[in-house]
Amino acid sequence: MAGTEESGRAEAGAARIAVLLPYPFAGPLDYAAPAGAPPPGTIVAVPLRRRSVLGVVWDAETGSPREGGDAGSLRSLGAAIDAPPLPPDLRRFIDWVAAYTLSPPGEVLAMALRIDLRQPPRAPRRATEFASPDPAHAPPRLTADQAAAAVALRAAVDAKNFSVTLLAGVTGSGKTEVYFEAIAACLAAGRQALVLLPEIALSAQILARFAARFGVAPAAWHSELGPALRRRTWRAVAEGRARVVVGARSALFLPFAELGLVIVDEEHEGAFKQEEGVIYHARDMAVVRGRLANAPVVLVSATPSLETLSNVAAGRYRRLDLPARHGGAALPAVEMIDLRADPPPRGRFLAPRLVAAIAETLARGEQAMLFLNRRGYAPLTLCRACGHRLECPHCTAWLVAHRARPDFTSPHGLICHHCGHQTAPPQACPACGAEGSLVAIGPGVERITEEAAALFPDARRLVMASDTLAGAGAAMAAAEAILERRVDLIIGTQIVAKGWHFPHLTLVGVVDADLGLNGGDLRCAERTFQLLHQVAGRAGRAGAPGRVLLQSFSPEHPVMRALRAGDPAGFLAAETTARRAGHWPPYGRLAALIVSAASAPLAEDVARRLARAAPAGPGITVLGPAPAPLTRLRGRYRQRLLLKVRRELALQPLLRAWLAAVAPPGGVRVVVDVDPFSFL
DNA sequence: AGCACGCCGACT
DNA sequence: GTCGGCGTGCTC
Repeated sequence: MAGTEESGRAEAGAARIAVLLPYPFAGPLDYAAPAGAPPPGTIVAVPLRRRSVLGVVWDAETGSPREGGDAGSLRSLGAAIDAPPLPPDLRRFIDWVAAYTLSPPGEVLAMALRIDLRQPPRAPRRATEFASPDPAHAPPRLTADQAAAAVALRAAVDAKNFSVTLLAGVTGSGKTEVYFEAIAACLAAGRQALVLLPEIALSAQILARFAARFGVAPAAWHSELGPALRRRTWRAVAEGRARVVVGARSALFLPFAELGLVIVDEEHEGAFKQEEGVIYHARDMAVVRGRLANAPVVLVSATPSLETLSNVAAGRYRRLDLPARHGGAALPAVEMIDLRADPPPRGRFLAPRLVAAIAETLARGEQAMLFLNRRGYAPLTLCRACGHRLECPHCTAWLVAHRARPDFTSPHGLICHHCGHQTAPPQACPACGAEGSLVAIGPGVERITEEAAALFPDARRLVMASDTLAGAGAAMAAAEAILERRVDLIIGTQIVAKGWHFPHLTLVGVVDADLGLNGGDLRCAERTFQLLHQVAGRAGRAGAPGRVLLQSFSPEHPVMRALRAGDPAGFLAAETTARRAGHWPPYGRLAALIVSAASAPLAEDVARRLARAAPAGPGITVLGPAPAPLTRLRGRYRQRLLLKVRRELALQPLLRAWLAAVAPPGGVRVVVDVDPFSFL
């Protein structure tokens, strides 16, 4: 009976304590604390069935008392863990994110506890670990515009209260140096700073620039950290020893002891949207984190999102502009290549004018870049005999042909970019049995590389795509090779669009500028504009003027016109008008429901039931159900509904009531995506 | 998340 | 006749 006694019921009169466990339960569980209640935030071991698990003592008001039970029927709290408690602002943030995204709070807590807390702190610590960055190490020489913006940001930091500032400025205008000054002010004030980046591939350059400015590298936080470094970093952040953290979106959930500044670099980036598990937008949540920590937030972008611009227009955010390119470099000239009038030769994808421009650039000893936002060799494999298209067996998607991927046993293969399914290319058409009839249709970066190799055999080529550059180390090595001029021609997917600094790159060719305009979703024009503007910004930085050539079948499209004219404002004004008229974000609120099931009729049935129970009223619109753009994904059939409400209405109460009214049968999942970014 | 309980196929 | 598949359900 010893076992029952150990995890046994508490004596009557013991305190009732709410403990949040890092699992997707509906809320905190209640335990009895017979020997004095540990304060909220304490990390404790608690019995759960016949296991012992770790949880966090939660604030009483958020826990719902268990029905009918008194403290005597509860199990007893275990021992507190030797770890710093979760700070109150982080606990409030976890509750806020859970309520906003309609996620179980424990699932949000799990993001804050992604370390092995049972491992005791390792002693002795290396002395150099998490050394304090020195704000006076190497102060930059700033232009007048930069200095003015830096003064404003320093003032926001020194005010020690919540504010949001948009730091806008074209590529090369020196935004990073300016927000580094905000970090310097934060360090001088004795508080911690967080810098969020959309992806880790970008962090290498920022870490190096940070080290040059502050004497030491900041702490890094991303999914590739090993368990030991992860644990040490978490503790160092909690104990205030790590003063600056540069990280991916999950760094938002670190237990900062005294957060004094949050910076979101490339705030318009879609990569800030987490699409699985707890579905949240890290830029929006960063603003909430700053508000709850009473810390200023700085959003940084050359092409700010419409959401952020509308918050500036409404007076909710302040705006700082850096108008000029640093060092006097001119913005690149953007030219269109009309593919209808000036097509590439048959079977090729680079128009003669683009080929000529590359040849001239290489002849001058400068670097050129070809941008195509599509991995692999060809997006479609087609049977010439019967027209059959090779599709993924699990998804509504074509299989993408890849060649020479290192992880293939054979050099050629077909991959589904949505579920990862791989097969060897069939010898005969699976539909009609014709031999040798399968042909690759359309280009991917690998095919462009092949074409470039034939046209410029002497040029040293580098392919930059997420599958050829695994991890931050490979991206850093690639960036170094480019900086050191060991590369002449870069061929890349959107990974090359990010904040790289390539001073010898003077020509950017966009192979298919229209790609991304046909998605049919809310943000496709905005996203295409931001992406192409960003890519164009890679050309011409230090002294040498840049040139950008966009290959397009619709050069008169507003996005192309805005890019050619260098007129973001005009494009944004038109986009804003359309969004406002339709009450689309940011002038309305959206939530998507994705119903998925193993069979199409089952998903359709639940989607129809949801439609019948849909909320109604003034300012409320429900669209759908309709098959999701990717109707079948990983073997599951998917239907979508979209709830659109006026901005002044809150989505969450409507969603909660809606979901409560429809109980999906077993095997059917209903996922809620508040503020959907992509519509797949 | 884990770890139980619960109803339908191939085995000592 | 049992061992075991992982589908649903609960954990204070």
